[in-house]
Amino acid sequence: MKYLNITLRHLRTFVIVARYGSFNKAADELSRTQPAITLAIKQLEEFVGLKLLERTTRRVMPTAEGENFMPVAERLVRDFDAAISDLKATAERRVGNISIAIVPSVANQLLPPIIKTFSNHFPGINLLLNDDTARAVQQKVERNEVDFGIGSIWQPSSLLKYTPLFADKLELVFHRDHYLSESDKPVRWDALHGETFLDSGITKNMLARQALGQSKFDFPNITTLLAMLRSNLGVSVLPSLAIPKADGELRSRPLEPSESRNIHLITRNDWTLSPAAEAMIETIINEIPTQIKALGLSPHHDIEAE
Amino acid sequence: MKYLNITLRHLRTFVIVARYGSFNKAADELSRTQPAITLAIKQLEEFVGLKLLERTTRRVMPTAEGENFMPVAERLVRDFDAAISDLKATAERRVGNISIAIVPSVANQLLPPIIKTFSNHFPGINLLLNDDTARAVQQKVERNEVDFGIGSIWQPSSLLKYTPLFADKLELVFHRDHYLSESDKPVRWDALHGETFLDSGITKNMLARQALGQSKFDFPNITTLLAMLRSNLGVSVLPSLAIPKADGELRSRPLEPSESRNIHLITRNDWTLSPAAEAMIETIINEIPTQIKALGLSPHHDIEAE
DNA sequence: ATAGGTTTATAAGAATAGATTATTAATTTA
DNA sequence: TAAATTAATAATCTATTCTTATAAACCTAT
Repeated sequence: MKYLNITLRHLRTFVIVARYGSFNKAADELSRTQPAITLAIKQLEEFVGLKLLERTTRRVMPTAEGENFMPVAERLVRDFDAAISDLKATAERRVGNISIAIVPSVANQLLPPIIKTFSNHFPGINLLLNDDTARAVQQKVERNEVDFGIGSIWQPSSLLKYTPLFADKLELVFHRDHYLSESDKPVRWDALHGETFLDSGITKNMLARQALGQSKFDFPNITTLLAMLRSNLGVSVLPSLAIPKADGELRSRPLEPSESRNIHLITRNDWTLSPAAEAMIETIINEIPTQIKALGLSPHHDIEAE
Repeated sequence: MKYLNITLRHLRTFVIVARYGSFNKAADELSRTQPAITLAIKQLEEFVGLKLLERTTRRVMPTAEGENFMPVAERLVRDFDAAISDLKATAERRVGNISIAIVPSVANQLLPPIIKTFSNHFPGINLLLNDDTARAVQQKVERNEVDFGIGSIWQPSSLLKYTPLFADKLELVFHRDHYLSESDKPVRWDALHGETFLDSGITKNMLARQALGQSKFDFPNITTLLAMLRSNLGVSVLPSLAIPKADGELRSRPLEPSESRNIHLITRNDWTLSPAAEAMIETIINEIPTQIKALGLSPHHDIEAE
């Protein structure tokens, strides 16, 4: 015994012995042998320089100091166990906080049923949803402001890891009174040359879009853009998820060649996700096939839009 | 690692590493080597199933869970240390309570300066003094109502341990008008046969006293007895400490053969004393020689009176 | 009183965990 | 790009903490 380190094990032993009034019973309870108990108590007593348990071969009872120390030791043991099991609860995904940055279309259309499934499964986990532009999503992940992001790739960053989730196919959107609504067949991109093109941020980086040249109108806010379309001011290209399907005034047609905005899970590649976040991601990946089927989206990632 | 036991050492290591943001600095602080720190953190993380510290070879910082756990772990470590050092403080006799049962003569004459010395030395310790008859002193020790007793031996008990402190020599006491006051030479016991003997409880068990036969007067209360003596009602035998030296009306002479009431420290032999009580006893044993010299008593234990 | 059973203490050996040294791999800084 | 710094790993050694076996103390019951 070069230098004795008193540990919680000593306190735990003391508490159990005092509680049972017996070294043997305590040994039993603690799944150790009686000499081990004797040693632990001896070490504790030697370390503090106090006799804590008065013992004959027949009876064990705390001394006055032992009596005073009992509740203290009990609390220490309890607190320690509680702290560790809290930590384990976190690890077991029973509690935690998740914050997600996500683009609005996905947040509104795809996520609600997934969140429902998730919170049924992990009722102790709190979720904070930040909906934002693809660019802001990426930045928030980079800055570690959120656990992970969901969105398209703004500017590929070596800090980030992108896991494809699904392809959000681009469609041409216009008013029902527009002449394009005469058919619902695919439209070729070059057919759009004569049209008034209402631009959204979403298609900014897309190759095919660039062929159309600079547009006169720019609507970074999708809601505004939709309002413009409802006024039949022009046509626009939007990912399927961003198009309100139940809107009686609007119509849409596929584009040719088919192009998609690919939605990714965005994480930092030098960072470990919290178990809660991992659980969320698992749920998302499991649920997505069901959801995209329900919404008529493609799980495939045909032509990459970036 | 068959079954890993998480100890406070792990938490302490975690706290220090998180605080310094470095395994090496923590190793330094904890007087261990860096691999030992690595191992401890690894064990903790494996046990709870959570990554607590995000580390590259260059930087160490807590994960979200680690961040949450920090204050918890800090408190656990702090509480543990505080509890142990409290316990040690008790052992170091800085705090505590002592109750003593003691016969009045010793309490009044001998103890006050000793208590003064003691409380200077251990200001944190509270003292409760029960003065009582020799019989009650013994009983209180037997029943564990007090930490220890000081008095003569009433009835030797195997439960108790008697440590002789000093001898309180018996003297013959009488009024200054009594004819015995003509001299101050020792008086033989058998010279008392014709005298009116006023009995106190104190001499009850003494051999020489028994030769005098039954007395007419019994005064268990010494104060009453002294009052009787002041009225010159008779003579009595009292231990030196019980005789008020400054009383102008009373005189005393030694007895022959000399006999003493031996004052003992009385403890239970199956019980460990609290450190505070031990400190008190130490002080008593150290101080008694000075005090008995000051009072002109004998440190020797000549003829035992029991 | 004494014998038997039950309890804690002690001793010696084995098993386990923990620490150290030496080295590697990764990353920042100059 | 090289040097320096840092954490991880591997191998070895040390020290602690068990267990088994035994002794000593104490109560209970015959």
